[in-house]
Amino acid sequence: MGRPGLNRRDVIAAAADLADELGFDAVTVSVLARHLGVRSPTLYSHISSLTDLRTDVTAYVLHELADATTAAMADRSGRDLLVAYADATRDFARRSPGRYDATTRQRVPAVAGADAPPSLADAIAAGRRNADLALAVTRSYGVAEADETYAVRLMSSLIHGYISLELAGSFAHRDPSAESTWPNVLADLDVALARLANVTGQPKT
Amino acid sequence: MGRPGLNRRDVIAAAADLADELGFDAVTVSVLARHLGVRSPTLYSHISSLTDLRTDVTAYVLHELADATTAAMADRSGRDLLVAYADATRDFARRSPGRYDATTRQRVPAVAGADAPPSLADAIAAGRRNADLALAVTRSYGVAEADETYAVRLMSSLIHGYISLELAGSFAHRDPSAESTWPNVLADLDVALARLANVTGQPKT
DNA sequence: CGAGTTGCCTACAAGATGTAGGAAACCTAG
DNA sequence: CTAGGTTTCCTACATCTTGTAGGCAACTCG
Repeated sequence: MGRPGLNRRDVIAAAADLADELGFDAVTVSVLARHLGVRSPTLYSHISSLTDLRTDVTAYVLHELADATTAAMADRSGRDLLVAYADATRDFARRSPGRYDATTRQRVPAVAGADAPPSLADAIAAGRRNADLALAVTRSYGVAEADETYAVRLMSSLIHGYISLELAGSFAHRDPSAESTWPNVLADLDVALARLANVTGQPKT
Repeated sequence: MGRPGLNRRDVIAAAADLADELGFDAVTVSVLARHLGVRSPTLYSHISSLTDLRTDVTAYVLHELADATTAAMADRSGRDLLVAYADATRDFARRSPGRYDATTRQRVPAVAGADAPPSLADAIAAGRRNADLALAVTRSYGVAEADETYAVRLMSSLIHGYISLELAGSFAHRDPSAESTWPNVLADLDVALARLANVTGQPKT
């Protein structure tokens, strides 16, 4: 069935690796082609444009993140679940900063337009997977349905904000280390979620 | 003293406006030149490179943000100070999303290397101004010196995270609106800071 | 072994950053 | 009013980028 060689998935995976190595902005057709040992036009057999490539990477990486977080969250609940979720997210970001950047730097709307490329639809689906994982954490705390959205926003904002500033280097060059204040973040988040659950809902387990 | 025309400040201010209009990534030499009605090489009399231009914009915008926040914080303390600080930051980001992006997308180390361009030194100084404003909020709460760094990180992470996700559209298409959950964020942040102040320090006012 | 499919290539158009060198406009001195 | 110096802006160019067009070569399947 034709000549073997690169396929679409190889190209996207290589692009994700390139993002970690040189930064998400460095993911360009020409740089990626050089890394793969082919000429630039070759890649256009597998992707449709640079914009599309980046959206592909975002979708691919969002799925990787959801996989990692899902694995870490297995068989946990309450505070353990929160810590597993948050640690898995932060570990992913620190191990793969370029991949993590891809999850935030690429605009992913909640709903795709009619003429949206398949890569965007996939990114949206992958984004939903991650959102559902965050929801699972707040559900485990027993946050009432009316407060769920806020609880997810609070948790996501704090975790993403901390990771984002840590990766940007904002916490370097000042004691204590970013590593050692992270447990405090989790503790405060635990308190806030528990409070939210007690205000309007009934605590679970 | 020579022919009048654009100066460095004009160019940087126009670049900041362009970032708000088209996004920080769209701030390029050629696009900026077209907007200013000159040819691309002209701009190289005022800036030294695209990278430098972007660092210039970051420094310029960080100063604008510090100015806005400082004005909003005048004659306030405690919870009022927190709300003024957080609202001013979020208002700035919503009114000028491209400018806000510039403050985060451009890597600004805490200390400049020996061969750092002047634009980077200025960005570092401007970054320090903003950090000092955050510190003023936690001081007003009476957070003990040992917990100051954590308090600033908690506050900055949550505020930046919320703004960042809101601007990315992560809070759209789901009720309640990003606008209406913001006060809850401020309330939870107030609780967390007050708790921090009571644990090891003495409350102020 | 033949045919179809597929991947990669060269060649090219359009536009980006950045450099070199020169022309035009302005301010200040005389 | 004129001459000199300064500064801005320009054209021309080298190099690299994205993206398109068309063709060649390699592999699979019948």
